[in-house]
Amino acid sequence: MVEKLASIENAKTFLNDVGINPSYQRLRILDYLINNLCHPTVDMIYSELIREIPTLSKTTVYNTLNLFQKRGIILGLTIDESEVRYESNVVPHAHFKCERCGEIIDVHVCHPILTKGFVNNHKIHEGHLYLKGVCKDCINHDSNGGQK
Amino acid sequence: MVEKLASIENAKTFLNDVGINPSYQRLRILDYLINNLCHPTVDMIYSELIREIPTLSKTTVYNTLNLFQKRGIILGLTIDESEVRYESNVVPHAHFKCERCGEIIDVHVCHPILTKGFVNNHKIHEGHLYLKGVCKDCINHDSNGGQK
DNA sequence: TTCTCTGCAAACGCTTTGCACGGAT
DNA sequence: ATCCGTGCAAAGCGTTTGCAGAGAA
Repeated sequence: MVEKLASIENAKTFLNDVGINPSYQRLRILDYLINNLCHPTVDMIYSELIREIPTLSKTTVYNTLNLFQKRGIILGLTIDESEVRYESNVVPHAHFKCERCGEIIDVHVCHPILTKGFVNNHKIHEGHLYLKGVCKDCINHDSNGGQK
Repeated sequence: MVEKLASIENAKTFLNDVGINPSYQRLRILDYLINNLCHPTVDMIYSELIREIPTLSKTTVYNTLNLFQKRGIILGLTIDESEVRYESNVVPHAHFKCERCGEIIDVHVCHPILTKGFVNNHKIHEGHLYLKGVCKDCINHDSNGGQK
């Protein structure tokens, strides 16, 4: 409980710093993103928060995520064309999606191209490295004959 | 004209090789992709081809692109969440999208991570490196005060 | 009061699905 | 006759828009 309140306070400071009015819904959505690094979809965020905020509208989730993204405090990932996923970690890193279990995992690769600079005289503002394959857990399950 | 026929023949051989029945529509769509390396959207392909194939349906374009993609002879790019772009060049390379003019440009970066292998014990099947920024042409226009 | 945020309902646009027709074997 | 591809129309679905009410300053 104490941790939760502290977490919300943390989100509040965060929003104040970037000049976004820290409404209750915005705070809760940002807080959710900070504490759930699983790269949730709009639907995941909405489904979780509606349990504690019964009046929450999906429109608000959309509006809020778009606002956060525009201000650069969260990132939208399109590693899969059928869904956008969000994360509050804006430090450049790569993403891996397991084709078996669907999980998206952060991968820290050091490559200068992911940061700002020039490539072939084009100015780079942002870079996304998306990897797809089979995660180590799914590989292990396979080698155990599908056992846990 | 001679070149065009040769190009279609080329596409035909291509489809036969991967075991796809080379119908007229499929041939024309593949041929379009091979000869237009601008990473077109579904709509671009449809709008261009409808001029020469008046009965063409957008459903057929969707079906065909999905079929090609499933068979691995084309790639779908989601560098921009609002549209899928297609290309027939399946050799691993990066993509740069200019936020100013919208153009998508191939970038050849040599990085082992873009090819198959292992990262943090996760098996990689495919990788996409998407870069966004301002292309060199748009930078030049800027420094000319917007002149051509 | 004034301004902003929220949330419902409707609109929107892209993509897929269902199905019947037609051409090829 | 059978199979497969095409294309129309409709459905589906995620997202955005319009707008009125609520809440904060």
